[in-house]
Amino acid sequence: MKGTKIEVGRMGGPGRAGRLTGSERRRQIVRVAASLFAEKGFVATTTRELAAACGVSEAVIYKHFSGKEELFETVLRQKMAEVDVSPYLESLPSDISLLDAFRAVAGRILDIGLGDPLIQKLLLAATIAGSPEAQKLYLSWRQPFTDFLEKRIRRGIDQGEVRPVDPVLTARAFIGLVNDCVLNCNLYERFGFGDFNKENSISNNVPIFVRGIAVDGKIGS
Amino acid sequence: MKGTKIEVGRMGGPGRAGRLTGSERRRQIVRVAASLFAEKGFVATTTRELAAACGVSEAVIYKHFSGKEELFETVLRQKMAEVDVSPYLESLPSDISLLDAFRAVAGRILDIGLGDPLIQKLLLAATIAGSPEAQKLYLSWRQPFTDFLEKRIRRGIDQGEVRPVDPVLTARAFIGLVNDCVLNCNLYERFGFGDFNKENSISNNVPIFVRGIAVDGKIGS
DNA sequence: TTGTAGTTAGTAATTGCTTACTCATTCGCG
DNA sequence: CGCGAATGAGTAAGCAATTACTAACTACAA
Repeated sequence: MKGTKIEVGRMGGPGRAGRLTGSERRRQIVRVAASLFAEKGFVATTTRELAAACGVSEAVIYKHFSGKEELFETVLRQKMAEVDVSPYLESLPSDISLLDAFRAVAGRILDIGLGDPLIQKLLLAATIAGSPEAQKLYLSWRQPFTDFLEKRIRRGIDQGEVRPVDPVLTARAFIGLVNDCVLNCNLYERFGFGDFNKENSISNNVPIFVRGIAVDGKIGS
Repeated sequence: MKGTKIEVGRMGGPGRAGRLTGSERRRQIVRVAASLFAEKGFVATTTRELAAACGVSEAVIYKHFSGKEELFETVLRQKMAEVDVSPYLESLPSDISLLDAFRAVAGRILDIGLGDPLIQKLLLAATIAGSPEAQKLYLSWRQPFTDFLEKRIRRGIDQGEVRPVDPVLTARAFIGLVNDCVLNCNLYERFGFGDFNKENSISNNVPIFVRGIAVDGKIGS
């Protein structure tokens, strides 16, 4: 990989100029590793490359991690910790309208997914590499949204505002639609998705879905 | 990778038992390579592994391909040739109903995507590996469906049966929803998608979408 | 004898990882 | 206060194994 961007330590740190403290270095390594693992996958990212991108020798990686695999798992766990969508969902009003619920979910997925492309790319990398963290990352990324919408759809059916659709299939479908937008923007962006606009996408797609599940006349668009 | 499945040649072929003809061997190598590249990606798949899975030595690979990269490009091109959805779309009646159009597209994507998981996995592998074939495979996999639905939606708007939704965004959203099902079944199947049922998915999701874009009262469910 | 399909034994380069060492800073003791 | 020891962050050099790939050779059928 050419043109590796080297993140060097700050000047005036502990001792020699350019040196980082141990924990600073560890954080840097994890940050740089996340980027490279997300872009190239686990195997295609070499420890030489990781070290070079951090501006240190390979041995430094092994001062902080037992091996490449532990570094990868650490990256995945940290990314998982960053992706906690539950507080956001819990902050939504419990009597949220159907339209607002779908809009909020779509907006959040797009905000997070587009704001931090590494999430989805690391999920792919972890899944392909067969990492045990992959499933956790997958579930932490999707499950809260799916559960939230499933609940809201069930309540809508109970209250007569939603047709008897399958709540699980419907929630998954909508989450899938939004995640596909994220996937295209993050992974396939050079294949013709440079024109993606979040607001346009939400404005167009959310009403389609909400009208599609609503009992006739119950929900205005 | 343990437990590599070896495809040995047939007994009673040319000359020595177990030997294949040149073209048979080439086809076998491509088939086996498709499977391994799809599962592990380009870099993580070694030529040693490829040869072992074919039951030959590595040098045989180089009797048929100039190198690993050429083999990969060959795999991608062949898969692209296998994925030709245009004939199917062209076989659909030109006055197809909205519901039938969406249903046909969803059915086809699911049939192909689930019937041949390698398509999507190779697309991912090619994209991550930065292969020039990746964009072609991406477009050949998605563009025909997107174009077809976009056209049908435009006609629906013109004819007053579809609300003034954005045809491109809407088509992409629906294709995305279906492709996400395929992605989940193919890549994330061990994370809780073993229960996917194609007919249920279509029966639930297609009407939602069609009702969502239809002018009120124009389309029954 | 020739052609075909294959193998063996190798190459140079790369990989993940280790170890002995360096150097600057800090600390503690006399 | 000065000096030596300890510490922390890092490097250079190297390891064994693996990698993509090659060249010379083998064996058998036609």
